[in-house]
Amino acid sequence: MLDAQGSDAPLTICPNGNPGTECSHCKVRALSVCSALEGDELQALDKITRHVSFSKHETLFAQGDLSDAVYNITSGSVRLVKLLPDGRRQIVGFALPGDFLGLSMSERNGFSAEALSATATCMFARKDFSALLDSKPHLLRRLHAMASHELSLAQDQMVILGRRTAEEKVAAFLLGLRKRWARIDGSTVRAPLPMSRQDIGDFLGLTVETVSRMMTKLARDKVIVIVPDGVRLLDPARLEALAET
Amino acid sequence: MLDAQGSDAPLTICPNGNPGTECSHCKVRALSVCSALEGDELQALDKITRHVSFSKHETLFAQGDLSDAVYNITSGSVRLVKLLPDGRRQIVGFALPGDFLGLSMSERNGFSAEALSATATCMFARKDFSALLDSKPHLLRRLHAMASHELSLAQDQMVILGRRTAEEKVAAFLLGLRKRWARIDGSTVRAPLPMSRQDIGDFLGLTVETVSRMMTKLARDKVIVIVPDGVRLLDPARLEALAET
DNA sequence: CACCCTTGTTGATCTGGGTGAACGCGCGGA
DNA sequence: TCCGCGCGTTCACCCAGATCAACAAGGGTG
Repeated sequence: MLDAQGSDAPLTICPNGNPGTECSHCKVRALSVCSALEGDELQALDKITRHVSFSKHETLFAQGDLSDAVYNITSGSVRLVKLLPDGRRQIVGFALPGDFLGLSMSERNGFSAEALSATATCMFARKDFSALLDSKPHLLRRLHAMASHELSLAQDQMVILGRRTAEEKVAAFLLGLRKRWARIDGSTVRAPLPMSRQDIGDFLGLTVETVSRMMTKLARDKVIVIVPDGVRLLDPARLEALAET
Repeated sequence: MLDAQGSDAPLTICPNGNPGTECSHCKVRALSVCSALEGDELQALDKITRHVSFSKHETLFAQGDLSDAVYNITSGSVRLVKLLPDGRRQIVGFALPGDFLGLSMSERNGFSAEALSATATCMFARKDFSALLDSKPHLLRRLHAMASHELSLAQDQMVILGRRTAEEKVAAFLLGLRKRWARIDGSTVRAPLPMSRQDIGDFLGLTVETVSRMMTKLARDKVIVIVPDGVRLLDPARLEALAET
């Protein structure tokens, strides 16, 4: 079996959409902000939670809009898109299960968030969440830790965008994504790719064609195998060498 | 007078190096984390502060080292450098007075911090600062707000690195820097450049030669004037058009 | 089932910015 | 004072990756 996790068959980690569901059963809790809470506190969180699902290509929120909610992704995947006036696109990140959207705490959204596949979220009104932060300092610390981590990933991405070749970019991308999936589903060689080649290009500062060519090259060199909806890493060590980590 | 702020004559906003100095007199307080504190709290901060100065090209801390201190820049400027194994360099940011280094809260430094000019800092042992954060939730909120802002700047930088032309990069860089100086010294057309062309190139994902070419082009087009240690913006509106903001 | 429309791949060609080299200026140290 | 060296600038040339173009493989729809 070479197939990777399909984009239309998202991980159904959490039984979202069920209003009665409690955070205490949530499988991504350990990965997300919520890990800072337990017992009563978790109940307080549950109380302000709305379980909201989005279908493929649906927009969670749009660049420039007032940011009145924050989200915890429980299953599926989301692309974070910045659009230039002339249509050029830069993707500043992909959100996977356990990721939190709305760290920024700014008045307006700096980017749009668009579901890549069917995606389930825990949604919080910003004012409710902010009030909870005021009463739970360790939740704030956890949030700050996540923001710090995010910042550090963004700085790594700057190196990739500014100083790496096309091949290095694609290799680093695949390794980074595999690592993130590993935290979620424990798989060590599969890297599901719910996003299109165009999305990967807009994330890495490349064109679709170049992404395609580099993927083909890596496959020809037996470093990866391209499978439906993703890749399989045949030789992670060589991939790491290519990424010049 | 066309001269900009020289890199060897840093803003002497805060009388650092004087052990007796109190935060309450610090001119960058409003810009920095410290604005979250007042009265007794400020005294508590003062108590754990060490005033440390660095001369030009001195290293505040190095990539990969254990991160045991955090810094508040009170005067001067600092470059934040990520180095690849093969010597390629990416600068992930420049710290100016009021900026805070050590948001990341991670075990080891993701980058080196090197003084671009004589630089004065308030330095805190990480454990002291962390303890203060535990007792002052609003300081933590302020820190988180700064980290969020930093993250948002990093995402803007991703767009610049991934999707902009050389000319747009340089234009956006000058505008961004001018805006940051404006918060510090209120100047609206001067943009001191304490960093070298090489540093600018490593920040924008360009070579020195290209930076130089673009600066010359902007000067020839009467959009900027190049002066000792910086530039003066002649036509900020046109610069903004060039940056495709 | 036939159609079309989106997505991925591959090939040929072009170009923005990188590469390598030379040169001038200003500054610091002998 | 003079020399050496780092830094910025300019020029000629080149190449990695963009652009333009064609085509194949689904897969959703009437």
